[in-house]
Amino acid sequence: MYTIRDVANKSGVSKSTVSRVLNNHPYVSSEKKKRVEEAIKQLEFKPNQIARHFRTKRTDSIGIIVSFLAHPYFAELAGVLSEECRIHGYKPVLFQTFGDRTQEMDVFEKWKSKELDALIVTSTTLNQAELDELSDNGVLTICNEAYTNNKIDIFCLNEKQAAFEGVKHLLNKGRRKVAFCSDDLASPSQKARLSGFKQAHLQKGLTWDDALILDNISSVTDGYSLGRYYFGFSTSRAKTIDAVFAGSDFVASGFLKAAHHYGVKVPFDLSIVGFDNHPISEVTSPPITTIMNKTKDMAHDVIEALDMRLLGQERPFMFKQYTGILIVKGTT
Amino acid sequence: MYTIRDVANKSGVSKSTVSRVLNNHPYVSSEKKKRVEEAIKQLEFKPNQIARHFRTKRTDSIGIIVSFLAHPYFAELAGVLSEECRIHGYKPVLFQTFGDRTQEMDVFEKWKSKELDALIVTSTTLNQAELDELSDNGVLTICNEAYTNNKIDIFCLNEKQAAFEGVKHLLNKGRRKVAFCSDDLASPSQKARLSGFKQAHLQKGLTWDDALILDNISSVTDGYSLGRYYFGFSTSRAKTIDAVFAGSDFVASGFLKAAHHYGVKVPFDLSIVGFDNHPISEVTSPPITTIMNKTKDMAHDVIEALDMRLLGQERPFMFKQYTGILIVKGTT
DNA sequence: GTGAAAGCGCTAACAA
DNA sequence: TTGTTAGCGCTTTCAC
Repeated sequence: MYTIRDVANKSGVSKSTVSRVLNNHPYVSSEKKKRVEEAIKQLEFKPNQIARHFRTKRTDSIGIIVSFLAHPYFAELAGVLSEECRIHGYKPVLFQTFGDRTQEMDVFEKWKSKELDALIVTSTTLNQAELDELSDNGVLTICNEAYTNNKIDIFCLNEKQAAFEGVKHLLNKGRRKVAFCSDDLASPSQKARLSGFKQAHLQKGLTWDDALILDNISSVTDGYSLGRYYFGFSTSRAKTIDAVFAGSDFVASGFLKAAHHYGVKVPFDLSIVGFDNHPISEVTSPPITTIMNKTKDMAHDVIEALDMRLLGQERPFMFKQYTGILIVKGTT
Repeated sequence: MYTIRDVANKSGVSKSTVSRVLNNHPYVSSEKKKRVEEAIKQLEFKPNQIARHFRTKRTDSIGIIVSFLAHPYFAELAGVLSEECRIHGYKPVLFQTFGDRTQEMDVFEKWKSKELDALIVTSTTLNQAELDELSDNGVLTICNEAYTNNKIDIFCLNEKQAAFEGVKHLLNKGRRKVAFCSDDLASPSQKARLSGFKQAHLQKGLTWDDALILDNISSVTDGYSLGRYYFGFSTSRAKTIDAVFAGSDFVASGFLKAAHHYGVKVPFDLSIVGFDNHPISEVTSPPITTIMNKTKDMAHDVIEALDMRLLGQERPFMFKQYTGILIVKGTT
């Protein structure tokens, strides 16, 4: 491995000049520049990135916190974020926290100690105040959670509007007993969805049943169990719901399977709205009505904002929401 | 941010001693050790990792190359690998190549220049000889591709055996016109599957139709299009197949949907075997017979092997295969 | 426009 | 068992 010293020797200039060439500084005579570039090519010199990182106190690494990569929505999100990182020359470092606070804190430590230039949080166990406090430690972005902080850039789906559209659609179909599934009602995004759910009812002058607001439902299996709870054991219980706002296409498909299994006709006796427009929503029978999000746009904006901040640009903190789109298929 | 110098001053010892304490070196008197630890705690000193990386020429980062994170199998694999990285104290840096050679080469450059301590390749556009050549540049592991290199650690599913089991199962059900779907027949793993497909036929004294060996089929949509090709336009064409070995549960579910759509009864007129045991295979009707892989075991072994190599242990290169398990469900 | 020199924070010979 | 010293490879003043 050669160093700039070798390049300097070979081209008969000083290390400083080599460094200047490497960094496209102005004020290098085109003649020396040529000589240096020639030497670089001949030696196949590659600057030592770690030394650069050490010197410049940057690592070109961006941490991405997700709860579960096995969750298809987060896989997709991690995918588009990592791609945007690459485009901007950052290395995406992926951390799964599994919803565990200790693991999340470990990542924040790495970020605080500047092992990571910036951190993208797509899912967190921290509350607003805790994030507020952290925001002084460096460049931090929330992507996907509907916090309303004014010290952090935040990008997220307009969850409230999305849920509102989905539930309104169900109510328009004449449904009056809509179950609302959440994976974690403590999170701002799920709270926002719930508020959209309520608003859809209010707007129609309807009420909802708090007993149908369900928490900790996130997988195919959860959806199936829930369906079995309603349909599997008691005919009277089955009558307590006529629609489900499922929170994810996976939950929706689990629920749908249970409906099939216990002879509940979809969309005649029961309507289902999923979330995410995952391919799974295409291959069930019937296909699942769902809500499409805007991960690509979001990822693009997230990395651009980070990049600006890392480049030292002063700019007001952003709060940008994206509009989900209801895609009506066979379950409604 | 404090440095070891501050800690040294505060505790009245030299930087070296602080460094020794930090690195758990022997030969530090317990008295000084105590003083140093006290100072560290009081100052809330955190060693500068970048400086450490610079000095030790390690970054504690491991690159993971996947083709598409949106592909659920790779999402799962990336997930288990990243978790194992965390357990061993490495930062998992995720690179999606989208099957693009240039992008892949960029990652290899980062690895060669030691920005990444090690590299895990789960999907590659390189051939055996090219990987051979690269292997001298540092710690490299193939995870998921059935190369048979003796200069690289390789961990992969026994694809041949897995396909053999799946196809044998179809043949045992009396199927004689089995279509074989591959996403990329040029890859060693898909070649191995094909060879399992053939072996299953040979063992039963049967032949196969080369026209039913299909390439570039990887998504739900691909599976659906394929199904439409067979069932949608011509009744004679529909008779050319009676089973599909789909290569993934997503392809299988797309195919299944097409079968539904065109009135082909599964599993009566057509049998389907998927791959990966993804949750999607549970929620179709009928659920898809599939093959379960062993990503967790594999990821565990991969990182352990990397860790050993990075710790400088000399050991022969490994070639470890994992046995897939056929899970019979409703499509066969 | 260019070079000399300092130094980022840490580890590891080496000497004591 | 400890401290002194050198130096990893680079960027960035500063003086010319």
